Amino acid sequence: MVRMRNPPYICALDAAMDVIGGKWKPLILWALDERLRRFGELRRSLPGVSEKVLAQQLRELEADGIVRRTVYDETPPRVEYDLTEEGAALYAALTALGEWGGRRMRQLDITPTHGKQ
Amino acid sequence: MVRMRNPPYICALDAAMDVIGGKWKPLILWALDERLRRFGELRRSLPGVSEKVLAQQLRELEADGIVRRTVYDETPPRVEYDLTEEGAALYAALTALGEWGGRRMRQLDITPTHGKQ
DNA sequence: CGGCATCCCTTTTGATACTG
DNA sequence: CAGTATCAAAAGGGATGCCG
Repeated sequence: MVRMRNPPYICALDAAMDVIGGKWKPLILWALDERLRRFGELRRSLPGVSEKVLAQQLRELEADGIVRRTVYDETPPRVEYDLTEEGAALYAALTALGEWGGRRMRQLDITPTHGKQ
Repeated sequence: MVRMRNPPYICALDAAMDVIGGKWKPLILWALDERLRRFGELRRSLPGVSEKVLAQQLRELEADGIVRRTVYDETPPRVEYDLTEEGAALYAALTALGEWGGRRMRQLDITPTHGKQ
């Protein structure tokens, strides 16, 4: 869904959707809000995502100032990801939406593949 | 972005994104939250959307119980769309996200193509 | 380990023309 | 007016292989 990358936006909501509109982006925020994670750990926490797509969406989120990427010059390499202040604020703004989704799931009587919610 | 249509969902946020994850869906909600609209009026309020895509996304939102479609058997035909209770609740859950987007737009110094915000 | 590059397929979105 | 049908383009996504 990320299709325009930047303006013009019809409204403010449009601008926000542009930032979180990748298939895995909301889930990346959800995982990183819990704690800082390394690439492989993040990948394992998102069942089904491919390396390429995860790396790509992380780079876009980094470019948008949502995620911070820290590289440690070691062998084997270590790269850590966490949310910036902007990212934490964005995730907070998604809370209400998550609650709506939770109510909907209970109505439809389905359960998440991950615990926690 | 609407790619699975229903479960499995990794988390509640995932379920919500599945419902609003069409390119124009958040904007449709935004337009219908203002007031009930006819198809043509809705189309004019969403600059750039094609008839086909608008009709398609409206049908999906209707199937998901977000939008209500009312047909009047007249000539010329008249079809009106508005939000269901579920839809109104969903839009309310998007408020915080819209505010985040508004702050971001001000930081990036860009303005919406539509007034109002 | 944490990538990037390449190739390929599917889904989504779009332009246009046509209909009740 | 409010769509549907058809055709076409693009974006998103995935599999694999290579590299420091």
